[in-house]
Amino acid sequence: MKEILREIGMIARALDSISNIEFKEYDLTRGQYLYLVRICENPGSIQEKVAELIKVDRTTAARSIKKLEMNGFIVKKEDEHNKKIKKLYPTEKGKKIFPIIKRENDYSNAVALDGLSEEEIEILFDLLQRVRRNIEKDWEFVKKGNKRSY
Amino acid sequence: MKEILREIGMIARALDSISNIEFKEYDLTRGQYLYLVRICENPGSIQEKVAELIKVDRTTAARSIKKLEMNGFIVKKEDEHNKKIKKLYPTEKGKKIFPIIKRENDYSNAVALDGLSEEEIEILFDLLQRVRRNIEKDWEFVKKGNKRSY
DNA sequence: GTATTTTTGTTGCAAATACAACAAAAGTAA
DNA sequence: TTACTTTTGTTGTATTTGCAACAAAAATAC
Repeated sequence: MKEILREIGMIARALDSISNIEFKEYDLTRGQYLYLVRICENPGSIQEKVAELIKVDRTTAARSIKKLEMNGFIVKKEDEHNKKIKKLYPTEKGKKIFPIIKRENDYSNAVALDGLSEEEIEILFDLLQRVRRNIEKDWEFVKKGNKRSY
Repeated sequence: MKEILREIGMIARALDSISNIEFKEYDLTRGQYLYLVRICENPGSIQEKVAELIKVDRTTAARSIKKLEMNGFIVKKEDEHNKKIKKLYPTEKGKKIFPIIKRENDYSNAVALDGLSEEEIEILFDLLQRVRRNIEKDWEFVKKGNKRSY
């Protein structure tokens, strides 16, 4: 059994750790860059969807997003037709940080992919997307309280 | 720019979330399965090395391992020649849980790799190992307080 | 040898994380 | 319409996480 998931875990933790350290100087605390990027890329999303995009617990997302709002990186806007939801938008301050986050992420991407050919990168991306789609089904299933049988 | 790292982050969070939910019934709290697996596979390791294997902060590892010890899953043993280090070994209780963790991880692996051919799995594993080796250098660099320039 | 640096481990603290439980709006069924 | 279910959001609470700072042993430099 090839320990694919273990490699993925190591990579993800290492990267997240690096990003969190590097973004501290921009007053983004742990994890916040994840949410801010998604909100900048998908303005008008609701937090429930952002949590699904990132694969993080709803309540964790709620609190991170609340903090982003308190610190002026994003705003929550009421919806005309739906009183329940709050749409999320980056503020000017948020938009200004966005390219800094992108730059860091791009750099980490480049470091991670060092020594891989263009073709290998394509293949890796394709395979990872397929893995992600496979696993997100189970994630949603288990998160909803269902039990996997194996 | 292919968002490789984003896919990896999503997969890792989803998998970790699933595992944490599934291991609760065995009295393993969040993250503990990671440490227990490594200690079972590398008996006699010290916690500093376990942290490096997992790519997690030293102090986080210290506390998780302390808890594993308190709950009787592992023991810390003094070294003959080195008074500073404490070698880690699974107890009978720890050894008993190990195959349960492996079974879950193998199942998640299988779910994740559904639809991929044997050859694709080989390729993915190879590429991920290369990515991991690339990124762990930066992780260690940044963790030691150094600043990446980009 | 002594002095300095690195390794390994710990604890204090602040913050993030996530489960449980709740509430209210929206959607669906009857 | 009313009843039930799902969606979306919040808060209470317990736990994990990780940075800072410290201590002591070991390794290295001199």
